[in-house]
Amino acid sequence: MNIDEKIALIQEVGEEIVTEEDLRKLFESDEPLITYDGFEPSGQMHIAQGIIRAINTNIFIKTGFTFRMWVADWFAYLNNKMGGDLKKIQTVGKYFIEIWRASGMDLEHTEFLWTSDFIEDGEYWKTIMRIAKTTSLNRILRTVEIMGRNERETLSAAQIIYPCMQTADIFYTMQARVTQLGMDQRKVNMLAREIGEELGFWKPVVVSNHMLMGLNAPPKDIQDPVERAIAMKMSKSMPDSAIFMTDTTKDIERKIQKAYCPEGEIKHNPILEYCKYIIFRAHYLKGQENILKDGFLVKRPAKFGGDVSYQTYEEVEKAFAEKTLFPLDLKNAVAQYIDRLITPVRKHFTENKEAAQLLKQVQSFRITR
RNA sequence: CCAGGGGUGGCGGAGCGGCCAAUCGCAGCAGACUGUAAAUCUGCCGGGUUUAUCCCUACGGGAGUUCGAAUCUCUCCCCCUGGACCA
Repeated sequence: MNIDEKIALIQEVGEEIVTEEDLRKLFESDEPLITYDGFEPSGQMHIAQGIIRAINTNIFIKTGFTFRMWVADWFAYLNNKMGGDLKKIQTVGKYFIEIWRASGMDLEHTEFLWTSDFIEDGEYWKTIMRIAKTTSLNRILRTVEIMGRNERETLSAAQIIYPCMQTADIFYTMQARVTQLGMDQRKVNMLAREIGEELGFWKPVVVSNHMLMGLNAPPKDIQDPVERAIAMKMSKSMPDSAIFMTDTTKDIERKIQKAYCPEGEIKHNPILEYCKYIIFRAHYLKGQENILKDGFLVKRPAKFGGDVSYQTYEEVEKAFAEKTLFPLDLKNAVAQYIDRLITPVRKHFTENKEAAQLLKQVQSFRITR
């Protein structure tokens, strides 16, 4: 695979790449190809965190990267997830890893690292403090959206430490030359680009992936594009806006059935989004290589035109825009494909005893925002 | 620590001694309308039930005043704004 092909693949991951030139230089250099994503273990895992993460991870690995997954247990603690109970958070962390294991993520080239293994590392804290010293308080305050918070709500002092830690991770714990997180995390990554070299590190390439929409109707009253995307994203605090990795077939059908999906509307349409970002990229998952071997199949009653299949996402989108593909028919197909992608996960959590035990524990925890 | 302002149902936010299980908005649920959803309209929306002018639990915690308190008093806790202290 040559560099152009690698970049093309990474373009499939990144809704935004800052910058492509830097990425090319990285491929040309002998710097270690390490990228990372971090996650706060909290509550259940939805398909944006599960399937999309696995797909993007696998794509990066294809281009020669090692993917580091930062199990950010102490971050979840700072951000008061799971009631601030570190034990529970760690249980959820293990549970998350089990989900990815079952979902087709390439674990051979993925490393899971836990914040708790670094929390007593003095060098880590030195890095955090150096970052804190180089950055103004207001600059940190502007990054609070990375924690799913806004500047209006009352923050704890811990939430000042958090972004500094996250920046330190890029350079110290993860050693990441590329950061591969969601669009909602871009502000910290940009901060890292700004101060990295000044602190004697490097300027990481920021590959930000698209935030998958929730199933509900999008809000009409938010102008700012980033705020809007965050408001629209799949959210655990609204369980019916998200499909979880362990949902039953019935749950999936019900949620998709009630999802927002105006006929002919290709913008801000969650069902189409799931086609584009999940189903048409699912072949990157281990065990799902042949998912669209016969195209994307939509079954429908004869009186509505009978079964059809589409080879590319563009064909689906075009048919939908022209209203030759009706929302309900699309929904049924999407539900079926997503169910298929989740089946191995469900299976893992029923057949594997330890995994089943983890699931049971996680379900017993009360979720706090 | 001081001064002032607050803490009400999932959220926002009224009420300020009885007519308060608590106006209203959002969210949620159900139905009508659509071959999906949304929008719109209707009903429900603390819990229970024999669905009722019934019971229980509730307005940050506790104690009290009163025939009666979300509403008054005391006390404790927490939050916000400002100040004082450290300097």
